[in-house]
Amino acid sequence: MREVAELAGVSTSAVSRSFTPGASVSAETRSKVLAATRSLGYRPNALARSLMTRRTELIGLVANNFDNPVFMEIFDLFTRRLQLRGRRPLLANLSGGASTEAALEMLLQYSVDGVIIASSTLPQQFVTACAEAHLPVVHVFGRPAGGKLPIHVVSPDNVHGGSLAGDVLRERGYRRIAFLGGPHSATSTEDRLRGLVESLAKDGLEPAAVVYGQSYTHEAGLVMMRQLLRSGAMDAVFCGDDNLAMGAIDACRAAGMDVPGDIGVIGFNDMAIAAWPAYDLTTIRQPTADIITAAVELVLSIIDRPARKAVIRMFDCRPVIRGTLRSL
Amino acid sequence: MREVAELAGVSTSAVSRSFTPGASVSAETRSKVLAATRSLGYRPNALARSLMTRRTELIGLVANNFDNPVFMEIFDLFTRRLQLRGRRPLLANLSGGASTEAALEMLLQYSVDGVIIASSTLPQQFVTACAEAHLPVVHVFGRPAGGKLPIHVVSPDNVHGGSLAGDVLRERGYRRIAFLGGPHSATSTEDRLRGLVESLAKDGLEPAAVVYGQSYTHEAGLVMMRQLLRSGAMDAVFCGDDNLAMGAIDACRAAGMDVPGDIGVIGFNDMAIAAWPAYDLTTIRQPTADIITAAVELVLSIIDRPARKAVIRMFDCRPVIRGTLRSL
DNA sequence: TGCAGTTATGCAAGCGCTTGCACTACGCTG
DNA sequence: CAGCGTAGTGCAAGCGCTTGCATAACTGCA
Repeated sequence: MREVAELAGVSTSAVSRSFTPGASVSAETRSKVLAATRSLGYRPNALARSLMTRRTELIGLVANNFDNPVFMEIFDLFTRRLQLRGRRPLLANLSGGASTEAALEMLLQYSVDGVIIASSTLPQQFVTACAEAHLPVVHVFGRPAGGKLPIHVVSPDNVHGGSLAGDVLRERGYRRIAFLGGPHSATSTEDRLRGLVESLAKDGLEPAAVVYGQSYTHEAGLVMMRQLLRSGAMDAVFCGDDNLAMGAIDACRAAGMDVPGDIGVIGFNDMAIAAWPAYDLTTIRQPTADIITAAVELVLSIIDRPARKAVIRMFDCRPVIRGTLRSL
Repeated sequence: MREVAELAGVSTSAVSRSFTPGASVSAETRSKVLAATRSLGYRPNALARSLMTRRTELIGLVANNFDNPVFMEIFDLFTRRLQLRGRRPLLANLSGGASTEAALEMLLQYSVDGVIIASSTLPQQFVTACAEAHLPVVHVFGRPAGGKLPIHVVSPDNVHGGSLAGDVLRERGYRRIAFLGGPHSATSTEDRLRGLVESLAKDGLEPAAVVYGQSYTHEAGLVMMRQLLRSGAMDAVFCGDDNLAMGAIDACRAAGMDVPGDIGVIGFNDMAIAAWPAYDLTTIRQPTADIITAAVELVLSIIDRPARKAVIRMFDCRPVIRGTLRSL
């Protein structure tokens, strides 16, 4: 920086200001600085800058669902959106029992400006720990939790989505409806089940069975569907995730049952693969792009002015009718 | 930091040294410092530290294939491995025509210690630009390129993998074999085709047709397979990627053709979905975990001592026989 | 021409940390 | 007991940048 200043015949302050939008520099000075910058190949050091500005433009992106292809789309949207807003995503992978304390420690040591937690299967305690450390944090795909600290949430309305699934099933005359969820502890699964129960109640029905998989995976769907098929009669199953649903379909087919001829299946998420002809899965679609845009904008806004009460943004889902339920 | 020093009754140097493994501090001093650290909730600032050490422990992770579910596994492995080695992944998403210059600029401004480029579809020029900027860079899934600068590459042996596919097909008596590749410019596609051609030549054969998709996606596989089916007769098709292969299978099924009854299909990668019963895809498996471990270790090693000549590590692939080819 | 009001500029302090150097204290060896 | 090597400590400079403050230069207006 000093070299640039000398070559341009100005002070280092002038150089600094030339790179700060809105700073008080004359056009002449700035152009001299830029010329010197180019000829020396100078590049401002973002980290040194952050020492004074107390802003790193780094956003922690925390996830633990690297086994779910749907997160590819989510990562894509997050990283692009952050880049678009001039921020850099610093990744923390909490899959496979990585320590949440270590992750939090890392985020703090690197002075991220804010954190986005994209998961419905992480302990709530991790989210509150971030907030307690005074990190602006938004919990995406999470559930509003009443605590003393405001925890911001951006999420699909899972209860509503679950009831939508129930409605779609009831409309088509299904009466004995099973629920195949993800991990019991995932708030998304709990809420989707709750929505289903609410919808079924309108016809005086209850779920024919409720089972939970170990994770939101094809394997879990396969295993739990086998169990459902062994244990009881049902005419449809609502799976708390498309991966589960596709596993369930494969279990049905393996058992010689036709979908939707012998049993109906409906999923949740509308991941890309759900549309492939091999499954042609009827599912509940969440507006992923809207959710992520909202999450990024929210975290940036609370970085600027911390909100004193929790901002909760829930997005409506909508059914995507394909071929795994009988027609109306 | 000064507060900690005061509380512990030592200098800031002592505090600093207490956090530096191998530094010269007495056990007594260190424990006083740690006690003070705890009671004040102090946390060393990694960014300030990097100013002096010239090390950020940040590794740039560059990718442009967020539409390919196989990259979920790759991200998972990369981020975990980096975390394991005490490094932090800073993500650059080059999908959808994001500017490579901006990405490089970003990596430089944030002083990443090194860069991992995980793509076979990025312009080689971007890779060399990183190297020219004196960034330790390893190109994963890339192809060795002879230039003046040493570019390190860790990759599956795509040529070998392609010839393996050819071998598997020939062994099963296929003679009229088409190739359905990814983008024409992707080195991985070029090399896999080359391997196929080499294998076929052993029986005096040539590919029955060669077509390229826009990208490594199901959609592209679907579209290009339709074209192949219209244009000519073949008894098998080697797809340069599993996504393409599954698209191709769906195109065949839509055209009323049975796989493998009427036509054989073989893919490349062995992504998780390939094993799902709906496709049960025979494919060529690349040792992803080994590749990624090697890539991370390589980038860390060249950060410590820059290698003067390009390190090239190629990994053998192996066929995974499932149900989309007729049996031996 | 003089003066207030802007706009540009530089100085120097400081962001939170590391580290070369000088120094002290201490245990050994001969 | 002198002398030497070693381990532990603190001082102060410095990493690459920003920014409050003081000052200088310029504008327009009476």
